[in-house]
Amino acid sequence: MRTDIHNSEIPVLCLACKARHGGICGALEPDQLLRLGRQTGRREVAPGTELIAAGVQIDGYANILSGVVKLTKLLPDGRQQIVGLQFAPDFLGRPFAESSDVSAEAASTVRLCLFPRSALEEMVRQSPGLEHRLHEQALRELDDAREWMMILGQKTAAEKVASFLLLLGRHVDPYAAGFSGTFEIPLRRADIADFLGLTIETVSRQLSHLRKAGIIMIQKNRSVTVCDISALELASGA
Amino acid sequence: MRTDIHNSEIPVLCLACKARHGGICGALEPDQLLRLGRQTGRREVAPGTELIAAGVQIDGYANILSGVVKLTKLLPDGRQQIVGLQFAPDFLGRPFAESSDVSAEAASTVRLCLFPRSALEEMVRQSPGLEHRLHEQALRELDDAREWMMILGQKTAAEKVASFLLLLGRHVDPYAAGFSGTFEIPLRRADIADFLGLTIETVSRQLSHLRKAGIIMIQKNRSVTVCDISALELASGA
DNA sequence: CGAACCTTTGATGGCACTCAATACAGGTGG
DNA sequence: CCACCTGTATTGAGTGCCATCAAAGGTTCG
Repeated sequence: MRTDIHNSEIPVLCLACKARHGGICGALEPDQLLRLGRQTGRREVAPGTELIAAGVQIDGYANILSGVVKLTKLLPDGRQQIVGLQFAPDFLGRPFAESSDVSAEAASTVRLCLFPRSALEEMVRQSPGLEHRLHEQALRELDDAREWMMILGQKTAAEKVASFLLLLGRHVDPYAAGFSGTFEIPLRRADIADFLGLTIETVSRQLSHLRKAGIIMIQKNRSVTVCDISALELASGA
Repeated sequence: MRTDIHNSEIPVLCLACKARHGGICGALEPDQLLRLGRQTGRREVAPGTELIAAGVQIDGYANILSGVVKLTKLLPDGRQQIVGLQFAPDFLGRPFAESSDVSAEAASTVRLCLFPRSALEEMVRQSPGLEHRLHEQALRELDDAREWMMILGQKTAAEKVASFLLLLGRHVDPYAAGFSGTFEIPLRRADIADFLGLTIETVSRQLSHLRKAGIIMIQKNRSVTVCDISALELASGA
């Protein structure tokens, strides 16, 4: 448990930051945080804003303070696949490469803490703990990506949609007590379709099936309540 | 470029090791390598040997010296997805976790350099360069996994098989001059199917299509020659 | 209230899966 | 060396799931 006795040395903006403890900044000492703080900038962007373009020179990174970011890959003919979702306090960007091969786009309103590439590289050189945090996140993302490969490659449309809801539900409130079972889906149907390798019509149909079966309730297209979580798990095929 | 003046201090087995420079051991100083060398053991395993079991306590890691390892995930009803392929000199194992959520199996005859979990953890604490190498590999695997998510989610059977051949061809001889275009597929049809989210029949049909179109030639089921690489790229959809 | 966007629902068709049979390769023992 | 056998791959016929095409219903803005 950090005591933060020297709070006066920590940038004001960092004091209440979600990335401050859960994110990568938790690996930094107060004086490093202070120096990094001088180079950071906060920004709030609207849904749909492109945050990282695939194949373009990387000049900076960011921490996600709130909102949801989708990582996408695009085929020449326009087909799209969502290959990752990131939430606060995740680190956003591809370290140690000239460019990313995925694009990043704000799925909801997103607040970011931006910092230049050189700042990250300097911090990594000075603080092995920082690279360890980045490494841990990369390994978590790798675990997630492989879980999704299983879903994409083997599961039926019904199982995919059920798995997606479970995935989201878990992320919203990971094993917390008093979980109401209600949460907002931070994606449109088109995004869910791109995420699961389905069409929007199929996604809609499967959600309707789950609703008619009494397993979930849907309010205003975005808000979902899971009524029967064990039935949902059964439907997810895992 | 390493000069290796003090070769006498380096374990004999490491001198000609593929993982020695390309793999993680390249980040170690001679004295660290010497200490690690005392705790390592070499092993050669037959195709089909399980190297890592999902959900089981991790007690050691390994470097792949030769051969191909497939990483798999299994659904309760038996459906299987291959979520990664690893080649020499890759590091094998999931650092910083109690257990892996993927299984690893030798796809071909595989030679390994094994070392206990404690040895890796000690080395990581002592040598930040080692964690950096592990981090780089994790990021590469993440890039690969996301590329496969695109293939699994969006591509047709024909595109999947063409993409798979390109992937293998690139890995066998990455942009080397004098690439003959012939290589061995280190997987059975069943593995290719599990990798691409198809059935063995569909894989076989698509390979036959490519063969009849004059784009590839197949010898003895395992050896493939790419006759028209641009046609193959076209067929891969990317 | 109206317009743009998003979502749902229905009808139809195609791609890949399933089931089934045949062909082939590698290894073993007669 | 050949017969046999097991595991593996190919090819064919039929079915089903999901994509496509089309239209109507909701939601969220200005």
